[in-house]
Amino acid sequence: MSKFWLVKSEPHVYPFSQLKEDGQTHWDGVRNYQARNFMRDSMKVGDLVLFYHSNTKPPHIAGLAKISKEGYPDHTSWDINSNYFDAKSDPDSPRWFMVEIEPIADFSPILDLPTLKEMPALQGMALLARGQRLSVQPVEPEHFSIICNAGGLGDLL
DNA sequence: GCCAACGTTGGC
DNA sequence: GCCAACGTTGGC
Repeated sequence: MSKFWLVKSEPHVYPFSQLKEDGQTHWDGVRNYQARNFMRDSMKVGDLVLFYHSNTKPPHIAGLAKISKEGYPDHTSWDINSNYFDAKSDPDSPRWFMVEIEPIADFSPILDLPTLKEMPALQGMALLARGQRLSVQPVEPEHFSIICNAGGLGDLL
């Protein structure tokens, strides 16, 4: 399975700088089955994660993070006061899962989407596909390596 | 703010 | 099981 991932966050909701402040966070609120399956089944402690800022101008990869805790039930799904409450999720048979991530480093330079699209070696990357909405997605090792090198983090691989 | 892409819901 | 309606994502 993949050892490399990308997660999307809207920077006005939860920016990478906030993750650095917090030291770690649980990635709650994901309500998509494909993304759920990745978090529940495939993400392992130590896997590396590109932290992508969506819905901003321009969208960009802000930093590198890693999985610090493997998939466990997303308790916000049965918290009636949470925006992420799901009446169909039963604590005895949780429907939604999350992982914990912690920050490693900022990208320098920041790699924005137009720049990524211009990189021939990244053609075919899921993130760059039209209509790709998945907020948790695997990244090919070659793509990951190229991105880290371009973002000044090649030494960390 | 627009709208294309896509996932989900629910009637049949 | 099909598919139209609807809601959301997210780039532009």
